[in-house]
Amino acid sequence: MAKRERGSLTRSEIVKVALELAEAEGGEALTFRRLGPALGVAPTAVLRHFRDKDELLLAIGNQLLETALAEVDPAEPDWRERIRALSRATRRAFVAHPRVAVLVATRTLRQEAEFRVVELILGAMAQAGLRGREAASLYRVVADTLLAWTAFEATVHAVGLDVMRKDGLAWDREYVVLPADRYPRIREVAPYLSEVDREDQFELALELVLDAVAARGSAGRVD
Amino acid sequence: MAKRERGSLTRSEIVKVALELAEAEGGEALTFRRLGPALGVAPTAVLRHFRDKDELLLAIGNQLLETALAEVDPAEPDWRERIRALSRATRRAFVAHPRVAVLVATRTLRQEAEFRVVELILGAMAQAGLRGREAASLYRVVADTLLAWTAFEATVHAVGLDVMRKDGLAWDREYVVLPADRYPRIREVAPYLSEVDREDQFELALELVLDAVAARGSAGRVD
DNA sequence: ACACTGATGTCAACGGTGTTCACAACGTTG
DNA sequence: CAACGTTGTGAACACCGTTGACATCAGTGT
Repeated sequence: MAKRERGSLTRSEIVKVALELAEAEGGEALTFRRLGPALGVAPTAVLRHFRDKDELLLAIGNQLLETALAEVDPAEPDWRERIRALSRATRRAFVAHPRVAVLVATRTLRQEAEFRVVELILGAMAQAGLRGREAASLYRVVADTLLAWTAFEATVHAVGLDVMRKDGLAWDREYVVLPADRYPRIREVAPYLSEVDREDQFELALELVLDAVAARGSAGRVD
Repeated sequence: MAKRERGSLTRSEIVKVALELAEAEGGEALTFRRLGPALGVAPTAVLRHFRDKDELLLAIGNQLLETALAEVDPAEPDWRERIRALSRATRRAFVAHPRVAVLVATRTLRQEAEFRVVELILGAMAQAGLRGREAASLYRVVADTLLAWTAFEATVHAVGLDVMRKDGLAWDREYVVLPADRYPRIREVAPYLSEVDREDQFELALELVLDAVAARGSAGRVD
């Protein structure tokens, strides 16, 4: 990598390269000593822009959420559709970078993008007819469901890549070899387990929550 | 710590002490160099019982699931109640050890206890009237919802402990200080956000899924 | 009874990590 | 043009997981 002139190292470029690095070589490759050279710079130079590694990780997570948010049209009138769009975009962004997503997905970011997501969901709750305490309660069910599923899916993708490389066992296959006498149900259903479409499940789980929101919203509405 | 006689170091005791250590001093304190002395033994002695740290983590996760499973009565006739019991027990076990749960919750354990959980849920699906492909699909929605929420909650508890110690900011308070012009909804609902009961949300999200299972099950039932 | 063998614990070492600190080089500001 | 704060450098520190050589002990076969 060519050396770079002074002052040309920015937070956003660090985040970008860090994302590429982690994706190309695995989440465990995301280290200052490797990130520095990838930027054409000494390893510790990055620390001038991020206090510590944690701050870098949060920034990366923020970037992921940011790209997801960019895909959501805030002018979409249907609140359910807005939430769906947000959810799909978030899922897409995280699953596209599973190895870094897993480092970040279970963190509370407390940064710009996260607040915008919260605001967006709360707006939808309001439009659905929810106010005050109930809005807060249902918001959290929606947000946590989204976050939890996203984190989980990212993990599945990431360890799917890493673990399978590690011990050569295909994730889903393991269930097939279990003793049928102790795990009769697993044996029965095992062949179907591997063909379940994760995206469908994600959508299904989401719809269940949205149904609940809609039900509570219209029930409590005055108009 | 007193030295111990040869051969008295067992896998189960290592897991137990590791759990205590991680809980008492934080997940990052779970290192061989500290775990060894806590057991009255050289740091590397643990490696005679676990090939590497990953294997130790999986064993710890297995232990958590094991204690959760022990609380579930398999003779309970109502399948919904069985799933509820499993879910609550799992949540309890993980939230009771948040700092180690977060290390483990997003992993696929592929161990004894995990298989038993799968079997238990699949049994409930069957009793609900689901078969074959649909049973597999709904099983995964149930299992992933349980897992995702549990992992998420453990994380919230763990970073709640760690982050608050780190930068002294009360988790929920942050939302209150956001600029009201850009985040009007957050400002509006913020006071309620902190008083939402997480356990209620967990139960609510769970019930939504169980409703879906029941609906599909009875629809497809022959009797 | 004795040699052998495998299992278990110890210790030193290796290569890796995040982070700190003194220092050098540069741009900006007074 | 001098002073200063910012940014990149490189050595160093403490810690990590893991390995391999070594000692020690329990159990076994003869």
